[in-house]
Amino acid sequence: MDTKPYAYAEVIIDISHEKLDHPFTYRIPDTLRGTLKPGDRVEVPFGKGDTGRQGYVVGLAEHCDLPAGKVKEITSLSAGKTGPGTDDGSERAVELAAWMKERYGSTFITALKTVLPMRREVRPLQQKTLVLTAGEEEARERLALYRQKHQIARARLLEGLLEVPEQPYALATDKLHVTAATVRSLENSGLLRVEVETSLRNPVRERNGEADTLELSSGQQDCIRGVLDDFDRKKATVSLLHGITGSGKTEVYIRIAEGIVARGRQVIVLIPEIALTYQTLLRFYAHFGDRVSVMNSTLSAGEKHDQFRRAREGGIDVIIGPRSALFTPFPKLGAIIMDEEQENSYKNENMPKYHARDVAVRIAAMQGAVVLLGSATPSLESYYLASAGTYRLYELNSRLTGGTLPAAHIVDMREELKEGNRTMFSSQLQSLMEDRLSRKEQTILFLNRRGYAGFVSCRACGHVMKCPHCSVSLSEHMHGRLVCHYCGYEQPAVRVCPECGSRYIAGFRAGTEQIEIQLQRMYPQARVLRMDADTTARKESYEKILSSFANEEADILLGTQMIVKGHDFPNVTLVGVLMADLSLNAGDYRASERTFQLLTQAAGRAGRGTRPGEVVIQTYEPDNYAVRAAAAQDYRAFYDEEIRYRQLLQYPPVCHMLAVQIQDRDEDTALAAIGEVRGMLETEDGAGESIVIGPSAAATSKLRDSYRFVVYIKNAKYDKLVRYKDRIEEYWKGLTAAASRFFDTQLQFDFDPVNPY
DNA sequence: AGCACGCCGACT
DNA sequence: GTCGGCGTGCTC
Repeated sequence: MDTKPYAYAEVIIDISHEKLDHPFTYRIPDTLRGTLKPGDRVEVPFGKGDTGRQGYVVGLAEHCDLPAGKVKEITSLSAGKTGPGTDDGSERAVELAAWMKERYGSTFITALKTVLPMRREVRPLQQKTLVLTAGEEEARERLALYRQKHQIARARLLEGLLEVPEQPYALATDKLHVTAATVRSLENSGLLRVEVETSLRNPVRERNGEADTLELSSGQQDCIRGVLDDFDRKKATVSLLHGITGSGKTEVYIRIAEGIVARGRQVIVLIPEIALTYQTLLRFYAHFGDRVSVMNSTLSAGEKHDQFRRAREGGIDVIIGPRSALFTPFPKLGAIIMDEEQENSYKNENMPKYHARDVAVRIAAMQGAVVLLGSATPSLESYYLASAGTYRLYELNSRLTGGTLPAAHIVDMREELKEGNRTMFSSQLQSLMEDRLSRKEQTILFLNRRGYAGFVSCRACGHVMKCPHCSVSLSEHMHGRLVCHYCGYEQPAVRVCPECGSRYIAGFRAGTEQIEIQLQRMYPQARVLRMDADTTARKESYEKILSSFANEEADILLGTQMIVKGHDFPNVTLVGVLMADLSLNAGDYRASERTFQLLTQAAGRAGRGTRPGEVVIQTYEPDNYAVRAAAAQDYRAFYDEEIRYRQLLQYPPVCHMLAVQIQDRDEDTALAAIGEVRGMLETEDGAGESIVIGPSAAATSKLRDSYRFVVYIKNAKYDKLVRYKDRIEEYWKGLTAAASRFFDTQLQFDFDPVNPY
């Protein structure tokens, strides 16, 4: 490199705290001059005692404006990196992190950590826990003593530990607002213990498969040729592949990946969280052998690091994995392929709340790579951009196997009730199920309970049993206990309504367990497999259940969302959708889209083999356009209707939306804080160039004893929303500095939120 | 996050 | 007066 040897480095200290979220200038020692570059991890002296701290270099400078006496020198370059001068992609990573910080409103250090995921190898993941060691009696005595001596911080901590004797260090110091000094003093008095847990690494299994040679349809060929052409013309382009289930999208992915690898570049294949099927995996192994690597979600940090190292050193050409695989440091990335691009799991729900789709487009642009988004039911966002010509659009409209689309029947459950049918199964579904049982063909029953979970309500007064901490409905479990699915709160079943005393209180909607019991009663000879969050809690059981169903060890597979995702069961000729419209009532603008996607996917499970399939959709809203379009497997019809609605009400993708969220343990404080934000927007946005909604209580308004309120801002220009974020952040800084009542209050941003608040 | 410093109440 | 703890500010 012919650059001048920089004398100073801008360093972000590895401490996750807003107050420290800006670069600090350090002198570069002679030994590192000329070799140090952005993305490098360094050790620096920091603070009064010059304690050694880890930091990341984010920039270099020849001069610095600070008084010379203030600037300290970098101690050393931290281990675990490639040799000097090597391009390991960290420089690009820093650029990307800066972009993410700005675009999603996180701190620089958290953005850096999501983008440079290589840190934990040296220092294993440590989690500090506070444990109360003193007995109840002793602790109470001490508490009284502290109170008497007006040592309020110690009293607060001890009181907290008496409530919950074991809690995470960070939680205690944050929420109880005590300093490390206070913790240490209680530790020294023998009241508590600080425990440090270390997590261990576990190995991964090897898998192998066989190659399959297939004839390509013309639609497939168009897409493959188109995407590779774009790549060759060095145009970073985004393409959307809209292909119905069974139209051979995976084959397109593989061929494009092959083409890119043949051109000496690497490929990232993104898949939704758990959706990587065994079959798909085998096909990739068949084509790429040990040049492909799979990032399992159960992989430990160390194992992920090993994979990234292999990628960086050119040991692999293709990586398959979830969201985080996006940050694989390939030396020459050529393509990012994103399967099931409409999936919600592509949106990170933690601090840089990024959407993998947007980040993929950004990364590709930075590296001259192409992006291919694939889906049977594209997100409104992507199809909108494809229609506008921003993305290229490829469509696959026929099934490869030549199989016909399943015949769909919509059943109005209100009519069933009128006719005296009080079961979960319409008479049509029952007769079809009996038919399949007699013909030894398989049935899938999909219980759509997204946004709902077997709640308990009183039929006399309408009272619904809710979690006292989270304000969400409690779910009734097999043994009759009521459980909160957010925080795990549990209580025994109630016999009379706590509101009106009526005895007519019971689980109103059946969960999968109840349906399984009903099924067994109706068809004692049928072998039923149930799959839901409970039965798949154990590691391997998810795949076990699916493969035993594929092996025809059961007649009926009953389950929630997870059974409709991308599995091939050739012997399934009937799909029943129970309560198709439950997800329509989720209370956010994406409810219809989610319903359409779920129903379409469910319907797509029928008739994947040679025999034609049938679908029964049971609903209370038979005329809803999402239900109708799904039954007809007509994406375009749904899109046209839905985009009109988005246009009318100014929802994404027609415009962008920023959720500003406030959280506090005290409801009044949270309300006051969100009021401040709202008021500030009022004065700032006097011209009314944006639409401001709220404040409102979040859908789960009370989560883990914290109250949450939201204000939404809508504007067609994303950049405008970023400006709002910056202004609110600045205003908030001033507010928290002046009014200490908000010291515990959390402020968070979420751009184009995916999950309802 | 961790450390020093200044302020304030409690007590010899 | 001093002692000791709490809250606040600063860290290149």
